[in-house]
Amino acid sequence: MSLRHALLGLLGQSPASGYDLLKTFGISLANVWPATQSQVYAELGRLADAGLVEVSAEGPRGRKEYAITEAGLAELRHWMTETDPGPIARRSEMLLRVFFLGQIRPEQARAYLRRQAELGEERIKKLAPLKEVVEKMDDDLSVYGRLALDWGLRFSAMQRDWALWAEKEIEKEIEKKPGSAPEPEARPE
Amino acid sequence: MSLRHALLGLLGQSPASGYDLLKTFGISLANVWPATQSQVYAELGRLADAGLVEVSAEGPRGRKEYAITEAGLAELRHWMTETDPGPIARRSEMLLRVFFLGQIRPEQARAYLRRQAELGEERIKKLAPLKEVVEKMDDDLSVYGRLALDWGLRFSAMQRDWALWAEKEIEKEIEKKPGSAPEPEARPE
DNA sequence: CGAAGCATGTAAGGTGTTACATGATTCT
DNA sequence: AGAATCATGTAACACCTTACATGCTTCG
Repeated sequence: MSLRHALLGLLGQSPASGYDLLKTFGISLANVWPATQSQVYAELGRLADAGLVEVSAEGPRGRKEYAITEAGLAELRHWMTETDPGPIARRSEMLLRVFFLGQIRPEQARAYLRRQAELGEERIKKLAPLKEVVEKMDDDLSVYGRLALDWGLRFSAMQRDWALWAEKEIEKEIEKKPGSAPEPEARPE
Repeated sequence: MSLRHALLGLLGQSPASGYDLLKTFGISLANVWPATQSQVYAELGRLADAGLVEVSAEGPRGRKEYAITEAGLAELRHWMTETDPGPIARRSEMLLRVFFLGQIRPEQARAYLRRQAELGEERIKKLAPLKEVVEKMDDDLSVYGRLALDWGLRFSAMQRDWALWAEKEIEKEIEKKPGSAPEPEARPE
């Protein structure tokens, strides 16, 4: 139930409307905790019912600005300091496929790993320029956004290096036992 | 819809019952694609309806052994070779908290990162001994299970190193502006 | 006035989790 | 005989995604 805490965290920094929050999810939190419009509005309603946030102002087009309450702050701090985050990367489609790499032709397996290395490299290129942008933002977001960004960079580099290494491992296997592979086989439909 | 492909992948290696598959999910796939009993039995039913697997044998206690069909093999290969895996680590509770680290006292933020470093270290210690176990397994699982295991080791090391670095960054901030922190504040209930 | 952007909400469908429920076989 | 293990299935609930639906306000 962490969308709840994501919203509390954002409202802990400053009051905002559902629309405002949605923009934040579209930018800074997109890679960490994506959320859709339906989800945000629904959860804001539940948070208000639970007394963790309250409508602090109403604007033009039915705009409702929410602010965190004392109870909400307490819940946020409790979550931050007294509960352990669940395991990271619980599911990885990428790794799932690795387990089945023996069921396609070795050249295809190699291509797969090569592609993963490329994706890592591309991601680095996409994230690197953000470093300067984040550094120009003020206070908290600058400091802590930078930490998160750095995690992304390190992760992508790890991914790339691992995939390149794995590709070489596959090459070794190909040399060991050449030609014990299933047929190409096209898919109908 | 990747539980479907996980099952196809396992059945691609050898026929098995729901019970057998569940054991595999409990062991080798636990960290990559966890699945519960309800899920597995339900999905096997759907796969059979779709003609991607079929009951190949029936045993004692109502045991039904499933085997992959030609259509299932085609679908598996299609998934493996022609579709891109979705983004890894889409949601990370761990990183979500990082964004809100400015809302707790700096010492608490430090403690959080320190804890993340420890978790990385612990995970390495837990995975390292498996390396030898995996190497003794036969064929495919040995080769490709090792790749996945290595990913886990690299990931955990990255996590640990990042957290240690981040902890130092926070320390720098503490020295810069001492004492601009919210109160401790206990949580009722 | 028309387009773009602001702003909120509901409904349907898929996936995942937890708990409940049942019964057969093997081993000691 | 009783315990452990094998083996399958259903139901309720929470969460996420996609799509549908509506209307106001600002700007050119």
